[in-house]
Amino acid sequence: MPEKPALEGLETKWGQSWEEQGTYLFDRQNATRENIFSVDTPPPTASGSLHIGHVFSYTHMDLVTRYQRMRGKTIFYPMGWDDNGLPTERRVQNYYGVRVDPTLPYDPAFVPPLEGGDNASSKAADQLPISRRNFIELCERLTVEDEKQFEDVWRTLGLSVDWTQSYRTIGDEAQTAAQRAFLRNLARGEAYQADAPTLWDITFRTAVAQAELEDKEMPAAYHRLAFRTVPADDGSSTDIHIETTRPELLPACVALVAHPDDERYQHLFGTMVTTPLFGVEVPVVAHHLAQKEKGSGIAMICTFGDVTDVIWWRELDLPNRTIIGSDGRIVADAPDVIVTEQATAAYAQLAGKTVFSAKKTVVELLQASGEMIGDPKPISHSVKFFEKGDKPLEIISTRQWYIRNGARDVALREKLIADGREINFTPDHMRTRYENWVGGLTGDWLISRQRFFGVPIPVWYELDAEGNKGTPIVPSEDSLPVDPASETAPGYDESQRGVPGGFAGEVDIMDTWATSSLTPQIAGGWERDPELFDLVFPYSLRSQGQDIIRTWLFSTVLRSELEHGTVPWKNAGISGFIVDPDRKKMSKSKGNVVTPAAMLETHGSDAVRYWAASSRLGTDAAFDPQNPKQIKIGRRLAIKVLNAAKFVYSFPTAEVDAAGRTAPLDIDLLAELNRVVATATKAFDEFDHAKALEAAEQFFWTFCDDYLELVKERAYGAGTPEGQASATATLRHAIDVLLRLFAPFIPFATEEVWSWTHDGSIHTSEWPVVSAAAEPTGLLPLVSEALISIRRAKTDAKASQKTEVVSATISGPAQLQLAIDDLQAVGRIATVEFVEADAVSVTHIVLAEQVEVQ
RNA sequence: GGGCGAUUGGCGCAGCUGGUAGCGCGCUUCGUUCACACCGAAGAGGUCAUGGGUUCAAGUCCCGUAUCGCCCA
Repeated sequence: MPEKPALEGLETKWGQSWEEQGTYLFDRQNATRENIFSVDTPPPTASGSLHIGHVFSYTHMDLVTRYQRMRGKTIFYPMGWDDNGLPTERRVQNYYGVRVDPTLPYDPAFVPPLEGGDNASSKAADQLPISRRNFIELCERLTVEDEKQFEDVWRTLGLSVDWTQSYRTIGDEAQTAAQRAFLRNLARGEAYQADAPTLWDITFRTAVAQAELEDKEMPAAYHRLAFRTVPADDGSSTDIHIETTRPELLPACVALVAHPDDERYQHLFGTMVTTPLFGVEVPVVAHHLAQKEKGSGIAMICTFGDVTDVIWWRELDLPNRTIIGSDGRIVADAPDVIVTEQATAAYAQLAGKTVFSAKKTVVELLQASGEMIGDPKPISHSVKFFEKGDKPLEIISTRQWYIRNGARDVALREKLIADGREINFTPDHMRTRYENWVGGLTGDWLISRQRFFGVPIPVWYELDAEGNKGTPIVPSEDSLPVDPASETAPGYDESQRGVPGGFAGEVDIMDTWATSSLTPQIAGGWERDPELFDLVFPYSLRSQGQDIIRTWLFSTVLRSELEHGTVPWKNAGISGFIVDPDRKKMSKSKGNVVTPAAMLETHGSDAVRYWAASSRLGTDAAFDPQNPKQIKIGRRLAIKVLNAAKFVYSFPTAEVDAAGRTAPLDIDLLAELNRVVATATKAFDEFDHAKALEAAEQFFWTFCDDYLELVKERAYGAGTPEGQASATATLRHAIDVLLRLFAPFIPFATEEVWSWTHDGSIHTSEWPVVSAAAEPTGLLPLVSEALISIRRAKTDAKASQKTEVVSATISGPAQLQLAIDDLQAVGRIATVEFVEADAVSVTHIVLAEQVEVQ
């Protein structure tokens, strides 16, 4: 036992010990379906940086896991890294100063131009074009390094993860699982390929899914354009004015639309009008989504200006005249309806231009032709962005892969809702977010991405005599993982690649979520280790932040439903997020982010864990880096635990069983503690770690401030040997219980203290059990009340608490007499007179200095 | 515009199935080194956002309003 115990260095000391002892290893030999507690952990984005919100949420899942371990459960607690996907590509581009050019050949001797660059604004022009394979190798190299750093932070934080169970979403096993699941989706008709209007990020040149959208308020302007009705028999025609924020899409106009009830346009429905500038005849149609009060109440439908255009196009069966290419520029070939000399000339001026400059040109042309009325009218409206992009999304027509998600399938949607109700959400209202998301889906899940670092979509295509792609060719499951871009399609020769009559490999990869939606399968050895999978799946717990309910939680439920027809987990614990002192979400751009590593270093892991633990699931936590109050309180608690335990363990004690604990106060203390154990146990069973902590903590301070002081003298041997034995045995029993109640929260301090008097780790010791017999008698609170009176008298007299008291009268219920000796000892009262009364009071206190206080 | 959540002493939070408010920090005063100065003791401080309703009784249940936050349009 150290002379002066301290928190410093405990993380390293015990981190090493746990690693050497294998304290947190999955004990497969003894695992059964009944005694297992399996945790599905979110793989953090390896290329990102860990922030305080991660610490918060990962601590939450560790708390309940540690509790379950002590309850005797066999713990399956793996950790993964999400390293595939766009964030990694971006980081690699900046770090090494490179970018992919898929046409370049692989260079085995390649050395990147930069190492450790962090130039966030690095332009494509400054980046060295390299082959896809070289790029992927750099991705691999950097993520491995990043993951090492992440693991260090998690180990320091004290996550009780079995590090032999870790996985990477770009790893072979993850790729195999993702491709296998995809192939099965394909075989069952749940995955399909379709030509469709697709949300497209022009910066990254990739399709984007609904779950990755973000609305942003952007300035725009209404441009009032004049369409002209097709001349009647008498040659008369009138102008129809529409307002649009996207005049550059005029060549892609396919119709005008107004609300069916709008009297102003009734007479026009079914007639034709001609577009300004391009002279294309388009119909006037009616649809309920047209807003009467917006602009002039009649709008132009283009392919495609926004998602409403897509709906109109689909529901009204309109032609497709897409003019924006995958690079965000106006395509060279005009839609075939643009035929007049004037029209083709106008279009020629737009071709190749960005949306921004095309808009400018169209406006100039319209102003010149007199078909634009007045000046543009500035407005602000919300525009869809890719969450990681900084240019508005365009909608272009492309061929993409989708997985059915219930958006167009009522039966599946209802099944997914039912799955959500089968999962026990904590807090319960987080289920609503899931249901809202499922109910609000507008299309199937787009999973193909036109990127490089990810799991390849495992198909090839037959090429017909003209070289057009035909039926997909799929690999057998035992050949996975495959890369169709470099491996030959089964049944073909590599020389047939790209040749008419031969085959073509799919070059698209899957969205990251298409892999991470399978974390239960990846970590659990699905189809790789069926015995293991059968043990761990469905998992006991999914723990995650509320921000990824629509992505990770939803997609995991979906994949599990499609593949296994069951929910992936029994419980879902959802953590809130971190807000700064002004109640604003913490974010990098605000510069109010503190790195977890620095925080752990400064305050100690137990202190930081305490902070996270004191917030319930689902509740946002305030955090002020300048004044981290909760962390300081946690640190204080951990230090107090060290000291209190040291004190208690310093008393020699023979092994005294319950029979030796004879003093009524001691028995009552343990009865009160018994109740605390019951509270904490129930709270943990309900995933309410904050309540468990509060119960233990509250009792612990009473234990230290009152009970410990009351029995100190007796423990030193001031009374009878029986009294002493009872006190020391009770102290030791109580601290043993308290330490275990605290173990999930402050694993380092409790392990340190435990090691002084116990063999084995506290974290694999048994969670305290509630004994049925003990019921508190109320003695302890009575004694505490009397103690406060005595202390108050001394405080009021400005005297030390150690001041001797010549005499005092203690009044109270008869029961109080049972502990009168302890009271007398702690108060240092020479002579006590006891008077039976309803209420507790201490009177006629005569202090040794002859100061009398009422 | 729709949904969800929050609103309790200066600050951060508890208050379960309704019975006249608790904790921690901070603050004030005092004490102290034989477990702990990253200490101890005592104390001050709240008409529980607001307007109605149910009830013998409402932070606690119901309806409305306001403010804040998040999600989705």
